[in-house]
Amino acid sequence: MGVTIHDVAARAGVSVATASRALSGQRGVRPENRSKVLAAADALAYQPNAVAAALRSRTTRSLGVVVPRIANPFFATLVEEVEQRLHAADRSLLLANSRYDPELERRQVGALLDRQVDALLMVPCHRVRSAEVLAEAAARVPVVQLDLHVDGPAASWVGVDNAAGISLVVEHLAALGTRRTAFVGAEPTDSAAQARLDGYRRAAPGGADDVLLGDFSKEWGQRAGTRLLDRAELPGAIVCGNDTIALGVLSALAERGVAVPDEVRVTGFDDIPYAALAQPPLTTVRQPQGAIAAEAVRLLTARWDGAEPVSQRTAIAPELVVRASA
Amino acid sequence: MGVTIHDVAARAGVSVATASRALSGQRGVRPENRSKVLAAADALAYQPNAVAAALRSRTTRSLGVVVPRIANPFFATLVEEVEQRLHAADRSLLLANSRYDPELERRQVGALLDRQVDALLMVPCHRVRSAEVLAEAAARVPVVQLDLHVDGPAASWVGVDNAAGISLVVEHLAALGTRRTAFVGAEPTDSAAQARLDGYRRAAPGGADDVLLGDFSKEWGQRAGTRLLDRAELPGAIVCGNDTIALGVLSALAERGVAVPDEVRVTGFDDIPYAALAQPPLTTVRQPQGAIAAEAVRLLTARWDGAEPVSQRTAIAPELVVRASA
DNA sequence: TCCGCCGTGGAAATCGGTTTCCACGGCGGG
DNA sequence: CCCGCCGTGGAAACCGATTTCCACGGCGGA
Repeated sequence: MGVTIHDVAARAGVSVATASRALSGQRGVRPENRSKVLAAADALAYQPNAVAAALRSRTTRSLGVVVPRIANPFFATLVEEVEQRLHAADRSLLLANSRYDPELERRQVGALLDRQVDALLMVPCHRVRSAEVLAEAAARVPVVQLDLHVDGPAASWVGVDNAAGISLVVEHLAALGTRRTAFVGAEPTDSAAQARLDGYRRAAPGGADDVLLGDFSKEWGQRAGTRLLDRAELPGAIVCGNDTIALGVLSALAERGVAVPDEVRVTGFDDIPYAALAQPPLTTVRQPQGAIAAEAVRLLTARWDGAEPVSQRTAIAPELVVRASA
Repeated sequence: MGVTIHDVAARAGVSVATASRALSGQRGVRPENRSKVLAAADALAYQPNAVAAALRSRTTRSLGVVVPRIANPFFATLVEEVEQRLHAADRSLLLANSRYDPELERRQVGALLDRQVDALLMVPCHRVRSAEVLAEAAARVPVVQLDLHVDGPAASWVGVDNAAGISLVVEHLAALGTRRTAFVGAEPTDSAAQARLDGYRRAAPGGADDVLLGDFSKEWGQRAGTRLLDRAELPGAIVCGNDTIALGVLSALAERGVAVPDEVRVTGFDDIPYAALAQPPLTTVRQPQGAIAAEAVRLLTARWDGAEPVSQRTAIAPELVVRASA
């Protein structure tokens, strides 16, 4: 609480400059003095004040992460993977939630920048309306977009190839002999919704007419599922924009006693932990969150180590996970 | 980037002291000067450096949160609720993950304290082994335990009355005419596992013999479910230690074609979002995460506002959510 | 032998705010 | 009329590190 580097230096019989150099492992300190400083720090139970270090060195060794919704297991897993790698690099993580509100997102980013984060990892919640704040932030610190990205080349991005993922699903369904498919997705206000919709329209065999758009929630999945059941003819498969929608669709189908996959096949996207527990277990597309987090952290680390700020987009190939639902 | 409070003061024609007072809304500044300062700050797009403010005022306006597993939707929701309330109070959240490892937890707490967090919100991952680091932290900053707590009165705690929750379940099952019940829980290394087990043993009508203990994972739920199926006689109901276990049990039952709730009833605990989507929808005990987060933040806010550090335990009453599985 | 370089370490400036301390002027009360 | 208090605002100390700048001594080369 009260023990500063001055106390350590005094006890070791050296100047604060030498103590600082010894504690931060810099060269230019005789081994004898170095060990005296370390011994003194140990004896006094010295705990460095990271705030003071941050002020002078203009580096907080902390990083801001902004996600639309922490409680979404997909983002939570992503945050966990990022946190693990940051902790290993002795950096801290400031977490903020945008609740899919660009205005709140702007305030959150502002608060993080005031706190002098060394970099920003951001899942921009809106394809268009997040662009401005993202560009402002990128002018001040390194920024990497995760999972979603804004239109235009504002900052680097690391995510999954959404269109390719949907293609995997559509091809798998075709190989099973599925005739007509429907797509239940989200309005393309974010880039993933857009890419998955585009991917479906390109890959589906002329079936681009049977498309229902809402949001990425289980409630929407339930409503959309009910709506499809009320039609004259059930499609052979329902391709969902993510797992949460798919779980909603499944629960609507179960309520009406429709057998999956016998009467209709259902697929998801993301492979959240609960996809495997659904009845029947959900066929879906796995997003390699570990790889995404690793690449994002790698990009930032490179920037800190002096690499020039190139803006690049890295799309990681997703993987089809075949389970009982299709 | 480069504009400091000195620039603002110079442009407004006042001293930095006056500028500081005006910007932080203190009294003792003539309205005329106050508006001159605010205008200057606006014109220069002044962005205060929170690190500098933190150093002098010995207050970072940030708070550390340590949870065992961010990706667990229960903790993720808790973190989200806390974050929302902190953001409203213009405070930031430093997030750390202990991965149920007391040693990692210790390092995480140390890193947060070095960063001078104003308080710590912690879900101690071990009933016994988390006690020491918790006490050390509590000696430096206000600490509130969330959801779980260590043995002994190290720090305040806010959570749910686990034993009462299990009682609700057992009574509900009894009212349905369930004869024999089994309990699938977790080894009591954390306080919730302990309290739920104790609660079950007290509430169950002599059926304390049919108890299987593992961990709070879906894999354990699946294994335990299979094990129960291999017995001579199926119990009338399976009371699970949390929803994740219950979902695992449900998937094991579904695989063997056992009808829920007709052949066996199943209950969970927590009411995670996926409990309602299970087939059949899961009867469970809802933990009011919003209320827990609100109370924890309220406790800390009171401490910051000068209340004396009383150590108290607040158990919030949980609510039974009856769905189709029981 | 003398000069310059290098390794080491100390004094002090610095980061950018907040807070303390004090001076000044106006006003009310004795 | 004089004294003291209060509201206001400036100068400077301060928070606790890092980093710059410089001094000193030893050593190798000319």
